[in-house]
Amino acid sequence: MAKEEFTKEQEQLARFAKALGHPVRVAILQMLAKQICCYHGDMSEVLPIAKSTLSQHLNELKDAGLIQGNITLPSVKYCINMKNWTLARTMFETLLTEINNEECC
Amino acid sequence: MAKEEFTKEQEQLARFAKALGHPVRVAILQMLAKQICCYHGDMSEVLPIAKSTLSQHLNELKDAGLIQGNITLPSVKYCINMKNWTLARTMFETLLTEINNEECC
DNA sequence: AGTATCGTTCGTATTATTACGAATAAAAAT
DNA sequence: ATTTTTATTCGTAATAATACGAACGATACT
Repeated sequence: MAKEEFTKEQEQLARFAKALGHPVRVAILQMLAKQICCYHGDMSEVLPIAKSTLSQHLNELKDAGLIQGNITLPSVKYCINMKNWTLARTMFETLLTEINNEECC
Repeated sequence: MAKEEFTKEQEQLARFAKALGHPVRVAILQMLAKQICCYHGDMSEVLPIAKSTLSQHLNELKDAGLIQGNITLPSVKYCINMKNWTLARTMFETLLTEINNEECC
């Protein structure tokens, strides 16, 4: 059996995808992308989870590089990280459009 | 605190994303999309995981609707599920392009 | 100083994911 | 009929993800 490791691109795409892999995080990103709101408190009022759980999800999105946060007292403001958002768009598009249309199965 | 549940679209997108959320599954989908190979055995020779683990990952992709499999003895042949693949492309594109470009944070 | 507000971190419980090898199943080849 | 090939399922272990409330820290308000 062979065993080549994964490419950086595969790892990066999987990382982005994993961050998108929960409904609450999809909802957060939709809100931020549409800029309906940016504040933790506002999101907390809309989403069906505890504040502490929201913090966790926001952290995962931040760790994946998809969002960034700033303290704007008395609240905390989040927004999309444009650079990585664009990168993610490109990478998903690349995977999902590079498809051979011939029937196989 | 409010508590609306998630939409079907958010659930569906998260499900697709979760399926893409592991490097080995990204690698599998790339192979299938490019049709470099479709057979379990061939993938097994390239990927750095045990055959049983590969089966698990293939099952997750199948459950998420992104691939389909057929027995073509003596092997098993997998390929992209075009309908859902296209749906996934549309959904990711929708999320990732519906973005307000104004600076926020 | 004391109190309220806002988020994060901590501690913890539950469930899900990932991985492997052994055992199994199903058909083909000998 | 036995063996080989191919892939899945089973059993199991280790780790990660998800969720909550309590405790904490930082700032603003009284």
